[in-house]
Amino acid sequence: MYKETVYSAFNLLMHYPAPSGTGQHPQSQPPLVSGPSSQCPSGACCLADQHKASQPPHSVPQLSPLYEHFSNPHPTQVPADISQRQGVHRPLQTPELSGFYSLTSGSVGQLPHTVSWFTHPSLVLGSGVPGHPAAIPHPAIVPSSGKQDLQPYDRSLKTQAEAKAEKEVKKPTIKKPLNAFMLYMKEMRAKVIAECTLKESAAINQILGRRWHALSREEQAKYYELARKERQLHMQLYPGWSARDNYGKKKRRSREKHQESTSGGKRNAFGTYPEKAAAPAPFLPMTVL
DNA sequence: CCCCCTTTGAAGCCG
DNA sequence: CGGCTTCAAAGGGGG
Repeated sequence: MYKETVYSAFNLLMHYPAPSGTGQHPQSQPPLVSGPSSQCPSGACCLADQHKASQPPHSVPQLSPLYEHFSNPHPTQVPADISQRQGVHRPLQTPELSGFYSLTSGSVGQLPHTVSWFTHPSLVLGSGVPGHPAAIPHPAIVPSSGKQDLQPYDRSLKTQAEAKAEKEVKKPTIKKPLNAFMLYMKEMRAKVIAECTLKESAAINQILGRRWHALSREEQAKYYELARKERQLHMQLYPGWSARDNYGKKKRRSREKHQESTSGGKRNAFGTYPEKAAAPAPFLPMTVL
């Protein structure tokens, strides 16, 4: 079943231009299967994709429901004590962030996002903080009991390790800020699902990957800019946080598999553009700004 | 229950 | 410094 959907997704992908330059993962592509897709018999996805590709990619108009869910309509509605609740510093109102906060209804280029520390999609506070029953969940913090973390402990077999586990559970995990592509995925996922009637994320992500490559530099630049602000916001929210905090918490993938899908010099330095997206007005790293 | 899959990009790790 | 690895999201599939 999974393969079938991937295959059908692949059929859709065949209507898309291959990513320019690196980033191709030949072995990750399922074998070409001919015939109509059971998931998208009408070829709506393909048509939609072609339509999209033939048009100036523009107006990423809609937030995904999920993103919208996190969106804060007005920055001033952010509770002043949220940082206290979470033991973090309130973000500074730097000129950069001031501009950022002003993006509530508009735009980093038409993008309706508000990626604020309140709305930050990677900030998910699992439950209210004691003493703040009405605490608004903060989207970057999750209880470390997520699937990537520890097993729920068993009271009947409470060992030292489990006690430790319990401790860990109570300690929220601050997630990585989303990169440009992740932001793009979040926004476009629902649209692709609607068009293609696919639901499996692996297949959807393949389509989104192709669409990403089909975007114009300007279009991608919006997301790079958003991502840059996300990172900056994250840095200000969690000054001491490092990605290493979450390093090694997930089970490792098989090395072979991973190398198949990640090899190939497509790395991108902080604040720079990879490949095709390398050109638009440079968004200098915040350390430079 | 929880990992796998799949994508790109950022960042950590290691030789 | 360069190459490799991990983790961000998502949700169906499968062990």
